[in-house]
Amino acid sequence: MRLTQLFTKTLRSAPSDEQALNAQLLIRAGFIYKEMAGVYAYLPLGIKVLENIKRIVREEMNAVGGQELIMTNLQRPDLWEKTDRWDDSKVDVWFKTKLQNDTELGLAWSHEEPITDMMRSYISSYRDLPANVYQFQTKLRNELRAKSGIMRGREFVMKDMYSYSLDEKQHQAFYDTVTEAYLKIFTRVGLGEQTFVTYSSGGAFTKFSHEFQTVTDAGEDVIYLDSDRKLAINKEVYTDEVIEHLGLDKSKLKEVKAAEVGNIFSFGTVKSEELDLSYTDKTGQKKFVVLGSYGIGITRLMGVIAEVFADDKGLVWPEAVAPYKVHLIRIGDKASTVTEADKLYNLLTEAGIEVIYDDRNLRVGESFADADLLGIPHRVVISDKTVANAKLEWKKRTEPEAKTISQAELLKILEG
RNA sequence: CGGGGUGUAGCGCAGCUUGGUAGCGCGCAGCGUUCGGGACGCUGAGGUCGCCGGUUCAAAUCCAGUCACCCCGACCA
Repeated sequence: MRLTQLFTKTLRSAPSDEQALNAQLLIRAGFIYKEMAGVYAYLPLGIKVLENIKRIVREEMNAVGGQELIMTNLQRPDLWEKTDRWDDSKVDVWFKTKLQNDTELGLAWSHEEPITDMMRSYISSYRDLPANVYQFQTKLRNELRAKSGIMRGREFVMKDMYSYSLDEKQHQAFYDTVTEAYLKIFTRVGLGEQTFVTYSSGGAFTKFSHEFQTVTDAGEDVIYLDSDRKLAINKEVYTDEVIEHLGLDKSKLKEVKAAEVGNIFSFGTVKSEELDLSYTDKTGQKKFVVLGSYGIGITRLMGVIAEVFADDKGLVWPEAVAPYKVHLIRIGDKASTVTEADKLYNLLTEAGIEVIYDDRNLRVGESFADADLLGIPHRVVISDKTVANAKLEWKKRTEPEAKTISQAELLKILEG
């Protein structure tokens, strides 16, 4: 992508109505646009990050046997009445609307009920289990107060997976597999070092649920972390009893702020009983399906990555999620320089390397500042100088100094 | 939902106390000089001062209401 073609622009200062670092930087760099409090549009650069995150999540979900689908955002009240979650006093984040004939509808804040109800059409025998389904879906939640930029909006994208198992044993095995898959995902997006499995409240169904918490001051949660065991306890359930139950040493637990990037739940058979999702086992007996639910906030994850890695100059994307791999800057507009820069842009692009090409012919300071702000992993400069000695200049976003190297060396670095 | 704060040009802000018909920086358009870390000069375009009502000869400025936004708290199976 040539910057002369990209319709978004960078802003020198952040809009005054944003305090959250992730939103400030993402807006300044042109990744997102704020429509209203807690509601953001995702622009070309932002979509590329989201798609990269989704690709990784999708690969790992598929790897554990997840099957992708897309539910609808319009929901029937009767399903939620069955589980007593339609009433605003029970779930206070509902957006509700009506059809023209006055039929009430809910706008999806979650999909457990509809998806589980749908599965009744496909699950009737033990032969149909297990079944694990997931989607990337927009959730709408009427939060009392939106905050923290894209880390907590009223509209956000979530990957939610639901597992339907024969029994507790099959469920637990899958649950453990997903735990591992989640850790892999967070490692792949670059957050492996600061993301921890965290024991949290389990709701009405089980003693605990498991959260995946990324340590960052931008987070809204407080967790007690044992770095050696890579385990943490959410403040919600932080008691001596729980510490003992988990075999942790209270003196080694450190209180830190963290952002919840994933959450997995066991529902047992409670929900399948409420919604009547059952199957016939080998002996002809009716059994209820064992449920699990597994979420990752995709847009929140993008915000957390932005927060965790940003420096005073701007965003710093890990390579796996960066919108582009290379930020090519052309300095000077001599014909030979333009030719060389264009050639490199085409060469890299044709090699399947994603390049954003600053062909705007600005003063260097501005181009460099924008490159720092956008946070693309590799910065490459072609200038009159580099062309004269048949080299180019390469710098990683995370390193302070540029190096003069040959094109062959650059290709090796980018492909290696 | 409780508390605090803010709405003036695309963005960041001043002006408001003490009413007199809107200004600065950046950005944008044109010309020229510059050109390896956000250059400079000249010219120009751009504003329902959030909205509604009131007071007044006169309201960005005072009063009342309302909407939006931000922060803290509560909330977040």
